[in-house]
Parts: sequence; C-alpha cells; structure tokens
Amino acid sequence: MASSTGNGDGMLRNIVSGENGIRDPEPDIREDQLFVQSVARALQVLSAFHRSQSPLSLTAIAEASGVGRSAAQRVVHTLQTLGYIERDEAGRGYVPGIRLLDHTHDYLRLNPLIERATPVLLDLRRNARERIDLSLFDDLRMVYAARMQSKRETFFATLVGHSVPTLCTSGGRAVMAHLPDAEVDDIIARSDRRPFTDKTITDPAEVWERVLEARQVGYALTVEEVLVGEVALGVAVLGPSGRPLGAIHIAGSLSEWTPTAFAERFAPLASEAAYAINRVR
Amino acid sequence: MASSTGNGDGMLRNIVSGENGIRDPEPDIREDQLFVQSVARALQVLSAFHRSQSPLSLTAIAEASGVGRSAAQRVVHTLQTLGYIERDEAGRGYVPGIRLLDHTHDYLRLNPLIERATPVLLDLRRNARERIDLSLFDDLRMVYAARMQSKRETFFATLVGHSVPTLCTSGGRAVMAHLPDAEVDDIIARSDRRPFTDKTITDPAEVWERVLEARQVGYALTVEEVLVGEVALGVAVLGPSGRPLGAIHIAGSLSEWTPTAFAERFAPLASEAAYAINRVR
DNA sequence: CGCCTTGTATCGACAGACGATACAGTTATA
DNA sequence: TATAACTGTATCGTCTGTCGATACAAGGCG
Repeated sequence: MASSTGNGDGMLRNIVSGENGIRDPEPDIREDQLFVQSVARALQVLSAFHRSQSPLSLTAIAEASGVGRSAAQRVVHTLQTLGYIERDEAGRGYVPGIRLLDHTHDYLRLNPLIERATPVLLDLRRNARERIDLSLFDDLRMVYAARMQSKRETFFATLVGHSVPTLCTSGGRAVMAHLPDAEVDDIIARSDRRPFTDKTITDPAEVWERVLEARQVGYALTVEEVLVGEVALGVAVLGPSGRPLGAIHIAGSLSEWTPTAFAERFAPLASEAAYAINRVR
Repeated sequence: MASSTGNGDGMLRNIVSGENGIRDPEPDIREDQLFVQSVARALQVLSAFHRSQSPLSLTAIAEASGVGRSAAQRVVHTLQTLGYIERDEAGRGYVPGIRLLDHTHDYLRLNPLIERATPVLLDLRRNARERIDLSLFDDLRMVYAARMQSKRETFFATLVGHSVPTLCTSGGRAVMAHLPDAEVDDIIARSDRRPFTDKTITDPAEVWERVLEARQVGYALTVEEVLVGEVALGVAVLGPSGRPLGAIHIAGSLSEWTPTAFAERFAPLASEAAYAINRVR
C-alpha cells in the first residue's frame, strides 16, 4: 500500500492538506539567555494544527507539538482563555481561535507591500478577469497574503496564509530570478522535491532553466505544476533595495487558454501592475 | 481643544485605525493554577500592534503591552527568532511576522463555517456583482473572515481580520435577531457607543427596533453607519443548534442604489445563500 | 458493564524568567 | 561639536512561576 510504481498518488503532495512539505520553523533553536522557552512552547502548541485536518484533542495536541501532556493542558487552557484556541462546535476537541485573526489583521495592515499592492491588484483583477494573488516571499515558500477570486475555486486554495514552495510556483520562480545565483542554488538545494502533480518541475537544472528564462522575459509561467488544469503567471514585486519581497500571480484555466496565449495576454498586464507597485516609493 | 460641539470629527471613530473601539481581550484574568502567565505575556506583546499604525520600537512594545522592558525584550527576541515578529524593512522597529499567517490559515481551514460558505459566497458574488463578506460573530464584534471585492475599495476595509462592532453593522444586527432577548440586551449594554459616522445608530432603543425588524424580514440593512456612502445588507448564518455563528454581507454604494432598491434586489439573493450554507449539515 | 479517552485539577521541586543594570550605536537637541 | 535621548543588545543572581506526576469526574464505546 505504501510505494507502488513510484509515480502513484502517494508520491504527490496533497495541496488541500495542511502538510505542505515545508519543514518546521524550529531547526536548531539556540538557548540564548534571551530566548524564552515558554513562549516557544505556546507557539508550538498552536502550531500543532498545521498538520491537522480536524479538531485536535488535548493529548493529540500534546504529541503533535512535542510537549508534555501537562504542559499542553495548561497552555491550551491559557490560549483558550485568551481566545486563541476554541472548542470545536461539536464540543469534541479544540480548534484555533478567532483572536488569531486580530494578528492577521495587524500583519496585513502593517505590511507596506500589501498596502501598496491592494489597489493595483484590484485594478488588475478588473482588467484581467482571472484570479489574482499576491504572495510573499518567505525563504522556501511563498505565502498567499491577498487573494482575489474571479471564478469558482477549490476551497483550500483560496485561503489567506496558504503557502506553496518557492521552487515550483510562478511567483517563486519570478522571485528567484531577482536573487543572486548563490541564493537560488541554496533555495533549490534546501527545497522539498516532492511533486504536486505529474508536471511539477523539481529537477535543479530544469528549475534553473526556468529561472533564467524568467530573468530574460521578466515573468515566470508554470503549467499544472501545483494544480492540474491551471496555468499561472508570476511577476516579482521588489522592495526599495531591489530585493524581491513577493510576487503577483495571475492564474487561469487550461480549458480556456493555451499557455502561450495566456502569457501573451497577461504578461504585459502583470508586469505593468508589478511596476506600479514597485514605483510607489 | 478636545470636545467642541460634540459632533465633530473627534467623536467619530476612525475605521482605518487599529483602534476599533473594542475593549481588550483581558478583562479580569484569574490566576489559575492552569493559567500560564508567560504565554499571556507573549500574546500581549504581539497584541501591542493592535493599536499601532506603524512599526513599534522595543520600548514602545513594552509600554503598549504593559510588560517590563526586559521581559518585552526577551519575548520579542524569541518571537523574532520564530518568525512571529520581523524587523521593519527600513530597520526601524518591529512589525508582526509572516508566520502569523500560518495560524490564520489553520484557523480558516479548520473553521467548518468558512468551508461551507466559501463556494456559496463565490456564487453569490458572481450573481450580485457587489462586495461580499463573511463575518464571524465574536461577542461585541463581527470579524471579517472572507472578503470578495468587486469594485474599488479602501485599503483597510478589505483585510481579513478586520472587525467592526456587532451593534452597528448589518451582519451584527442580523445575528442579534437570532439571539435571545437577554443576550441582545447584554450586547447592547456592553458595546462601545461611539459612532463611526453621523448616521451610526447606537441608541439602545433604536438598535432594538432594527433588530426586531430584522427578525421580521430575515435580514438587516444599514445605511452609512460605518462607511459614508455605503449601504449594507446582512443575513445571519446559523450553526447546527440554530445559534448564529456569523453573517453574510452584501455591500454597495449609495451612488448606485437607493437603500430600498438595494434591499429589494439583494435580500433574496443573500437569504438564499445563507439558507444554502445553513442547510449543508 | 467495565474500559478507555475525554477534560479538569492539585502540589512540591527546581528550571528558568524577571528586573536591574550596563554598553554600544544611532539620531536628535543644545 | 558636545551631549542628551534614543535605539537594540547582553549579563547575572534571586525567587517566581512552570513542570511532571498524579488523581478524578464525565462521557463514549464495545
């Protein structure tokens, strides 16, 4: 049941799952004088939900977060009191709490890129009539911060906070095109290579090819690398220093577009939008 | 220079500010055996940004969160290491970190209401061609969890996590219409009465009138109570037990609609959508 | 019906967080 | 230019507050 031919479903990553193939935030936490363990434990507990598709029981949280049962209990109690964790509707187990959205709001509000980008993206969506996303570059992954749907979408793919590997998304490749070679190598080397679909390109040489192409034309195009039937075009958005901070995506369906037609139609629009965002201070 | 005529700008709440008139989450935290102070401190530190419009310095965080400078320093250091706080682009001060969006994603993913509502809302937006929101009922406030823009919007009003008082929004009134009288009284009594605009209705009797009306017709309509020029229609979304969990909003501009025309056009659509969401188990 | 899992609660011991304090680097004021 | 007022960073000893162990009530399930 585990590995069959090697190209079966088991090898492909499931995009709807919380498991997005990105390693844990805590690689080798040094125990500084300044590093507060109890704070880290609290966030570990909250992070237990990253890998879950359903409400978690207390003991499930404990083992998922690698914290003792007692500690988990007390932390959960505290987080629940503060509204960061809630009981499930049905009363069976815990789910993340609504107070988390307050911090989401703070993050989005205080992110200058999002502020600059929002009006431009709304314009872009009106003109393009396809799905528009803004994703933020976070090392190995691109995190969606603003999503503007146009047609019917799968549920999970439309959520703020969803993240996909930098390696195999149009926006990620566009971002890599603006990074020094060494950093690109580094990202490719450290990235998870498991494919999402049969078309996902994860071979270092092939990825590099796409990155170089993106350097030439100013945008990156991916076809069915994350979602079957989807073509996506990404253009990087740069910070004042010229460093890429994220990317604009335009995504469409292969049932309506050929990849080349899609690129011809939307590359100018996306580039223009990215330019508008970069230009504003 | 403080209070002039009493109806000046100073009396109105600024919707773009982080200050949304909602009291702090911590009213009177009892120090249980089970309550972990250091966890609460960490979240207090993160909450310092709720009232800020710009990056905060270490000392600013300390005093905004009511935590000693030393403690704030260590907590910030930890949160930064974990990615929950970042340095500002310009290097002056701190802002919330991108890792917060991971928890946003978890919250949205694991919220069954959002899962059920998303496809319905996308349909609704396609049919209505106006802005569609899903807000979640959280005591005195309604928190926006999904936003589907259609036309140009002001930046801050479009963010996930934005919250507005239950008292004076269409969705909040629709929710109150499904609550027992005592709870409605309670909410009205505890709510902040500061108006957003000249048209904001905060008088208890008048609010009750609107709630009763919503009980009759099944929806609530607000005109310019939060944003000048905006008319909004809200319909409650119920949980399995019949308790209101949130609301669907449709919002339009008074430059295109009279309030009555807006209600006639969109009340059926919104009700139908809410019904579809309620129905699905 | 007893068994297993759920969440809740208490207590003593000692890990570890707290406040005080100090220092270096940068921006503002005299 | 001097100097004051900030920034962020770092160290240390005391004592606070968290940890693990342990126990118990309330459902759910065979």
